[in-house]
Amino acid sequence: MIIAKTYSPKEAEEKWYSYWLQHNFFRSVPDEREPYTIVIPPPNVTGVLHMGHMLNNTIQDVLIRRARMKGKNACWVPGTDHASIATEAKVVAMLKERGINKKDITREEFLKYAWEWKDKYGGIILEQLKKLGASCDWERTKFTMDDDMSEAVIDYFIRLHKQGLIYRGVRMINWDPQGKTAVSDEEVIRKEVNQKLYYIRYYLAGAESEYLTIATTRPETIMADAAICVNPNDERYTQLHGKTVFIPLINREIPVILDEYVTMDFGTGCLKVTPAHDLNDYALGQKHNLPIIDILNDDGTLNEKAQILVGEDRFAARKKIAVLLDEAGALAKTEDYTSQIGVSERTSAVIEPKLSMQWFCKMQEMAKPALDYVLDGDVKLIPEKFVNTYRHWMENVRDWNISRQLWWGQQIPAYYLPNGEYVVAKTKEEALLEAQLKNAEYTIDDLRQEDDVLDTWFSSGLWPISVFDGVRNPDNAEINYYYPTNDLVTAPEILFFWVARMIMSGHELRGQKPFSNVYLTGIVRDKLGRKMSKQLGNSPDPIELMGKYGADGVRVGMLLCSPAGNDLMFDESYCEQGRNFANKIWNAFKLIQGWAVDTSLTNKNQIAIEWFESRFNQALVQIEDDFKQYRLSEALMATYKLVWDDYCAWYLEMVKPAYQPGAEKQSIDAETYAATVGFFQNILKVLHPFMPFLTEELWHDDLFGDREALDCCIVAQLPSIGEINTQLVAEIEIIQQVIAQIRNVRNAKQLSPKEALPLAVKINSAIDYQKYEGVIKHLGNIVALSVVNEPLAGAVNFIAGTDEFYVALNIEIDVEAEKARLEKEQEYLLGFLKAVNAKLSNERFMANAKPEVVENELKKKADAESKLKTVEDNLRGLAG
RNA sequence: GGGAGUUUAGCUCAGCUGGUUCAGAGCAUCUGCCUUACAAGCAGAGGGUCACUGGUUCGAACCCAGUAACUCCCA
Repeated sequence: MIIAKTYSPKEAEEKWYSYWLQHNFFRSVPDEREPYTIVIPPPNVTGVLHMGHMLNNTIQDVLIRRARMKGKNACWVPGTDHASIATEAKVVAMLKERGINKKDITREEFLKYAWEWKDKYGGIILEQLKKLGASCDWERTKFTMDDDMSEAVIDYFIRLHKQGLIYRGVRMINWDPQGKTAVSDEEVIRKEVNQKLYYIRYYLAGAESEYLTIATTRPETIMADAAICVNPNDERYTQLHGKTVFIPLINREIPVILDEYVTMDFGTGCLKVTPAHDLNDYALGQKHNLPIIDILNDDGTLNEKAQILVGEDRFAARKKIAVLLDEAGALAKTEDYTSQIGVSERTSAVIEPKLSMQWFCKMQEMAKPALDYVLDGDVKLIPEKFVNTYRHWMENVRDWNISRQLWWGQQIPAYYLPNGEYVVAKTKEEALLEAQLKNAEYTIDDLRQEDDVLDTWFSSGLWPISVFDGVRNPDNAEINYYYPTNDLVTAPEILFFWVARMIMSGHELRGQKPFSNVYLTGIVRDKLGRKMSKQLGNSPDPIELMGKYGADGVRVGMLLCSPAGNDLMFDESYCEQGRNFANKIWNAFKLIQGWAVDTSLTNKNQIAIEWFESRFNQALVQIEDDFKQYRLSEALMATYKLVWDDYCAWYLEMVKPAYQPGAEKQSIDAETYAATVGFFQNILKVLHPFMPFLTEELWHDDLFGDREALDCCIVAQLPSIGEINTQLVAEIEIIQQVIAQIRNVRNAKQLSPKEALPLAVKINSAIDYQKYEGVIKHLGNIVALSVVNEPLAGAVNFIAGTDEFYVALNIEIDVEAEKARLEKEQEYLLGFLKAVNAKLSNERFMANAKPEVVENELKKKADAESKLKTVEDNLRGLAG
């Protein structure tokens, strides 16, 4: 029994979430049913819930709940990833607070602290998801560094290595001097920044007063210069061919080399070549056999090879060297210059190109089949526009740097031998056996395992397989049942980082796609279009939001503004709308609760009941179709309108008993009552995926009788689509117009809704208005409905469909105003008819248009003529 | 520099394969209502040169070309 005037979500949310857990409704084990599987995009173990997670997980929960209610064996696997760089940074910070320096402890000690940190803070985000109502199978919760998950990663590494898909090599990589690790190309964010272009003089050897000028944004790297390069076709510099110059300040002599690579009209046309600190210069250096002089330490400070400014940070050095150059007369000028630099996604440090020995995964061979899955439509990207982006990336993919100079992660299973060679094996013991094939003398102490760990994406790339233990045990019952999974819901930003790599690993390990549909959500922005971020402070706290509007309200709010693949401009007012909707449903429920069956009454609401049933089925068709196309916000809106407009505003008003003073409950006939309660229960089912808590709460009210413990909305089966009486729906639409018009008349004439009015109709259509008399009288407060054959003079009139209606009032009609209104209507109809007739008399239209289009035009013509006649009759009536 | 996308009411968005009285929805706004479920509400109403310019077509928000603005991805 419910009495509260408004719905208060908090209590219901706690109650029903634990009830669901207690009764194992989220649990999935393989059985005879068709599986429906989603693996969660594992959030960072360091993460706390933000609006992006809210959106993403709301969508997943809607999908999984709906699948469950369609009788599928629904399995949503939750978990987190170990986020090597972010977590390691957090742990280092924690140690620092305790006065411990990472350098002073061993790898094992560090990992102990890291696990301690993970155990303490790692589960926060998953707990937060429960507040949202996420119906994950929590018994399946995985972490990418669980023992079994790590073993899968190692197995996969070994497998790829064996196939020659993983190699070790010196490459120019993206170095994060703050995280002190390499990061992949995908983890570098390009940013436009205002810099300065420094023009620096290099004096020629043997001609002390002659110099050339180069332009650079990085003067602090001149000490690493290996050459100056000019374009051989540049006539300005022919005298420099074969010469050498001195690097300013340190006076090291370097050659002038020739290469067409240099753009003659950029800067001065003289390019300083610094192979150790620039990707292009590196290539040039290789070509011209230049030495590589690396003047930077791992933390971005200058080392002794720089000779000057040793120990200074690169940016401090830049400022200082500009002064030194100026003092030495080597700085010709500086200019403002905008260019793009790369910053680390994880630490925001400016990326330093650095030559380094790293592990790489060959992408070309793996990319080809992964591209085909998408191009063939085997894996569908939603919305489709991302196929192009995906293709572009996959066709231009570069090898993936998979090693990270960190401790938190899976340590690469490569073992170095004293002679510099290495073997790859699962354990040190196995590695020794491998090593002994090369040289029988080796002992276990000769082996030294690679220090680096694998990129986190290397392990999350296995996620849909490894959560079902499909890497280690490729033929186990779980993987065979749940894989390939059905839908993946994620952000477009990680289409390559993650989605592509899952497709690659799925193909590699199982010869199968990992999922059938990838639903790509947009970025949650504030209403000014700015991305939500901690720095801006423009992101609401999801937990607070749910406290304010209820989890259901927030879920609805998120979905209302989330077209697939487009960014969404989030505003709290959407949550408010969601909360209001919840309240509306609550109150509709309260209304029905106030009714009591009186068996002596007969059912006078058959029309209303049949009509709503048809509308309900129409809505089901619509909703089903929207879901098929992953248009979740449209499906929600169709549901919203079904409930608010059709059920509450029309149906309940049609059948609602008149207030019976003194009665505790309002009497209603048994048939109407049963139908109304039945409709409500069906509505709860349709609403459940969107608003799980409210619907479960109402589901268990006595209104629906006694429920068994397992009879819950969460596992109720969605209603199947029944018959639709389209004629009835169409006719009620006219009736709704009639009622709106009557209300309009009241509004315009300032009449009270309590004053009953007489209504006359002149029927031109085939509608049997007797049938709807009850509805019209009830909703329009009409005292009598009469049928007339002639316009009723002196009455207010309107048209609904093609039929004419007259409301006789005891007040004077403003003839002039009425005349003006009718003339306007007449003018419009004449214009309309003209357009229709123009089409119909156009030979080419008649020849080319499809028959149904022509037929439609004929109907439009007939309707318009009929209306026009009515208007003209009324005009004559006014005149007479 | 290359690629993709977006532009429809004050806001957020639908509008499929060109053809209804096609210019829509929700929110917001305005007017009138504390009408025994709900003011977190009810009843009504107003609001748009479909970014711009051309073209194709009997017919264009929709197709084509160009222009502009914004967004994203890649270099």
